[in-house]
Amino acid sequence: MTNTIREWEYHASVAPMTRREQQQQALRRDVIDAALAQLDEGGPAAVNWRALARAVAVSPSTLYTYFESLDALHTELIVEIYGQMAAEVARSVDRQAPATERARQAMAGYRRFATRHSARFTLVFTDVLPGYVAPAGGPTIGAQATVLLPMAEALAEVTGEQGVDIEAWSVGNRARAIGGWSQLHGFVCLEANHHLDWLGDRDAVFAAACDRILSTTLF
Amino acid sequence: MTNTIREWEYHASVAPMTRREQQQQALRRDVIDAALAQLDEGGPAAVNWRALARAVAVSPSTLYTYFESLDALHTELIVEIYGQMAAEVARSVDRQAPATERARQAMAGYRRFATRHSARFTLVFTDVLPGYVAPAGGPTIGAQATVLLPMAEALAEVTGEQGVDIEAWSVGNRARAIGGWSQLHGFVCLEANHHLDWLGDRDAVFAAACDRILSTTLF
DNA sequence: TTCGAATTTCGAACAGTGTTCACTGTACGG
DNA sequence: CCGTACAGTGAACACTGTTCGAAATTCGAA
Repeated sequence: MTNTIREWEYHASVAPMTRREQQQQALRRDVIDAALAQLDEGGPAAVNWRALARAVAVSPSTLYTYFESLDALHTELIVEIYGQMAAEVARSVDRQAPATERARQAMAGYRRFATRHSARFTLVFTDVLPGYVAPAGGPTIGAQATVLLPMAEALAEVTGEQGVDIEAWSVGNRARAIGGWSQLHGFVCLEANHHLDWLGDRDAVFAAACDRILSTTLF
Repeated sequence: MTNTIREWEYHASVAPMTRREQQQQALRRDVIDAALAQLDEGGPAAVNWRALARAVAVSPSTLYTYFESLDALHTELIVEIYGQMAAEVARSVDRQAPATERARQAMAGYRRFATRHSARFTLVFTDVLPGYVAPAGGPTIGAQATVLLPMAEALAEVTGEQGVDIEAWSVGNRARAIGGWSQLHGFVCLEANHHLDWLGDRDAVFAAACDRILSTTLF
């Protein structure tokens, strides 16, 4: 860890990186990608230190140069996944559409991500790691808020609340927000964990649930 | 494994067990209790074969006489926990009360179990074990239905559906049932996984959610 | 370019895991 | 009472996360 300020850092504002740092960052990405692959394949408990080392062709002990521990890697994974999910949700909404329609699109995106990447969804939303607690004030909290942002915006537009920070809303509107989110989350959880496999017309039931959510929390 | 039919089995219908079988069953219970303790302490991934063996003062290999594998034990755990949860829900409802009140009590029981035993709740409702899938037609399916029984009864009473098998209901009533369940489940999931810790008035928000559930699915 | 220091990498080791297997000792049934 | 069936065992195997000392490599300054 060097504290010397390299001269070109004053001019190049975008990429203050030596060759080594670039390679390091590339390897970090490779590790995270491999971890996502392990996650998709075998579930949260299958994310495996030694297998990750093999995947990036490096000794297990070397990996400790890049990540402090398996738990630290888990935290980074959670942030990464929240980002992916937020992107999926944001990509699903048409910013030109009216609030109701945007909310519906956002919910569809939420569901799509959960069903397509159920292991990732499970990792970020349920406590599966023994003794793991999200670091208070850590990065995972804000990352989660990003997922809900489009829905919060739609709701704020309808209710007239200023800003998008739910905690700052009125008690009634906050309860409405939580209510809508938990309705959506409940269906999606059950579906992602295969508790609704026996349902033939899941799409129709989800659409009905969305209608109910919209009519009970947006109006 | 002996196939000979013991004579007294014809007469004693309740306890066809030798001393040995009794001891075996007792040890099985001890193991399951120890597993529940491990689960409560360290989450689903912490249920540990060798520690279980230590807890019941037996060699790890001996445990294989009683359970086929760790996965088999997991399955038994899931059934056991569904039973506990169903008992908690059933115990919460006053059979004399009207349907609406019974539904409210059942939902409170559902929530109470989830918050008081979040690790058990997580184990049964989310896929945390790599590659584990509930054996189709296995015991876990029916066990889950038992948890929902009081709510299904209340809903059946209101809608006039015959019987309690949701799959046999009309499309509309089935969608209502799923909708109500997922609303309840969503709030409870978020709460059990500490995503609502920032909410000061969780009880009030839950009560409001219950009101909404009752008004949108029971009437 | 060369030298010294810092840092990255590695292999070996430790304690732990689930599971298998050949081997006991014991308790039961005929 | 004896033979057998079976519960119980410890050692072993292939894993896991993590630590540590030594070797190798890279980097910055002279």
